[in-house]
Amino acid sequence: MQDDTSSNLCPAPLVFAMIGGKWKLSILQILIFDGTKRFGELRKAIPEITQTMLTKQLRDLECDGLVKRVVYAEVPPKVEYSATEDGVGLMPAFKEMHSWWETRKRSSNAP
Amino acid sequence: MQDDTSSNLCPAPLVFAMIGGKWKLSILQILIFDGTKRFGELRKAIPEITQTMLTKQLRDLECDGLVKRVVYAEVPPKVEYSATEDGVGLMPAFKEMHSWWETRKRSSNAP
DNA sequence: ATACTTAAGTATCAAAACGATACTATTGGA
DNA sequence: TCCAATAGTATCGTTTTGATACTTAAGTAT
Repeated sequence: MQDDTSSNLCPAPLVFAMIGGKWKLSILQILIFDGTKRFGELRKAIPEITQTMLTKQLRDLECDGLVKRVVYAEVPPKVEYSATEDGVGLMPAFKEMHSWWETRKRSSNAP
Repeated sequence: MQDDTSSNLCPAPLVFAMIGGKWKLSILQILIFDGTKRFGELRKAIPEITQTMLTKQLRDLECDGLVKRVVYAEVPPKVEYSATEDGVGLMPAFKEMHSWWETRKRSSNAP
């Protein structure tokens, strides 16, 4: 009984729409493993992303329920982002990706 | 000893450049779980992708060593694509994503 | 009072990625 | 001679993303 066909894992397009794209995985990784971050901290953590894009990607992730946004009524502004419970659920997937990378490195060049 | 920080999993940008983008995960999923496919079969399996994009994404994946391309000297042309050993190594990550999706579904609406 | 500072944005325009459509190459068969 | 089939490439328009500058509001220094 061979159950490993892509049609059985099917939600690919839906999942990949949520976490695909150029920046979402990076943002999620930080929020999942490092916890709550302010907007400016995320910006420093992902220096290549522009402010405009970071804002947009965070809004998308918020819409999909993977990230939570908390605004403090202060001046200058303070906004904190964190992974929701749902978002944190992706941690094992990230760990698999990481170990894949490690294995890959090990077999190509001798470290 | 808390080892779960994003800086420890760090290769994020590298990994995400390889598998990020709009189509790569979908293509990989099919080749990893369903095995070898001809160009036209992939096209049918991902109806929303254009021929141009499919060609481009396959070339990118080939460059990164995740996909293997075999051309047969026939007319009409026959080209087969499959996941390399490296590519197949991503299978556990895909399985984690799938089970994340299932859990998520289960907790939101009662099936 | 006036001007300056800070953090988290928004506005605007240029560049890159992506999509739609049409075209090419090859050769065995009608 | 012309057509069918498959895997592309070429061209052009649209959508996403990137670079840069501007905005907002309250405290602080002048």
